[in-house]
Amino acid sequence: MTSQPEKHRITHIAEALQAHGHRLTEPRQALIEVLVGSEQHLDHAEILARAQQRIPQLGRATVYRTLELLTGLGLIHATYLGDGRQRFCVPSGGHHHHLICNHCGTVTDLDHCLLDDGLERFAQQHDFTVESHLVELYGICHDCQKAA
Amino acid sequence: MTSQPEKHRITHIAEALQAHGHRLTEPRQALIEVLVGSEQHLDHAEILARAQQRIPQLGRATVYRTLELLTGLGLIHATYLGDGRQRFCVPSGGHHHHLICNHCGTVTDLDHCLLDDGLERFAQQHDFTVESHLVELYGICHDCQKAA
DNA sequence: CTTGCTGCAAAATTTTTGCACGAAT
DNA sequence: ATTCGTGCAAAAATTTTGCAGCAAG
Repeated sequence: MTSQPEKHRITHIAEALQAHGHRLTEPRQALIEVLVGSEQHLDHAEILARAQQRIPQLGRATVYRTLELLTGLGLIHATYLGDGRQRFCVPSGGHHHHLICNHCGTVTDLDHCLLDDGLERFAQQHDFTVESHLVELYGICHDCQKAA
Repeated sequence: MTSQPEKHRITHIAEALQAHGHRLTEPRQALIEVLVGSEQHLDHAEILARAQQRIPQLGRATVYRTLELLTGLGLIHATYLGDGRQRFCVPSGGHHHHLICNHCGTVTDLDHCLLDDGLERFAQQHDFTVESHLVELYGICHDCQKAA
């Protein structure tokens, strides 16, 4: 029941936005807050709905435009959790890795990165600078294995 | 100038389809052939267009339905190459890993899996059976680094 | 002030659905 | 024979666009 740590990250993303020459507006603030404040991975519609709780007249188009902007700057990441729907999250802590159950659809977040070590070495071999990465593991979760 | 190896894989996917109790129809055959026969990662529209070269009257809906079916069975995989568009590929050889340049958009396929070793061990710790996985590395490619 | 950003509403695009016919098993 | 799968066309849902007014820097 606090918004202390969120405030901090809001500032972080917001500042990065401005650092790139973009304006920090009310709608953008709201959208960033929604993203930071959620433990879930939200899609366009969910993000819009939540942001409209603060700014009722906020338009769909703004959500699309802002999400594209933030994604392009690498300030947020898109993820794909098996339902073909694009979702977004703040890459805070660096864990945008998921275990996705093909059976029940449950998504478990991983706080440990499976690649970290091999990544840099690998990228250098390929002369490729990795700015971000996406790892999704699809399979059968603990509970569904028992159930079957 | 050969279709020998492709024929083999077509059979593989087709058989798996039937093994799951689904019918092997003309449209499905065509779609599988398109997927297997392409080195690219195609989206719905591209797959439709190519399949229609063989079956002109093939409908959009069938493409959506078949792609969903094959994906659900794990016979093909969805990938996300940075443009927010869902694409599909046959997981033959097991390399559905990509280097995606954030600057020019070029996609480079990796034939070596970055996870392989750690994967099984890791999954066991989490009591999760990995059926497939997706790894995408976003960054700046060789050429764009020079250009910049 | 000057631009960039926004909301609105329309347009374009994409995806889903219902249904009668045809085909695979 | 029986279902399952298909094409068609309409409907629904999603995403994009144009533009006048507002606001951030």
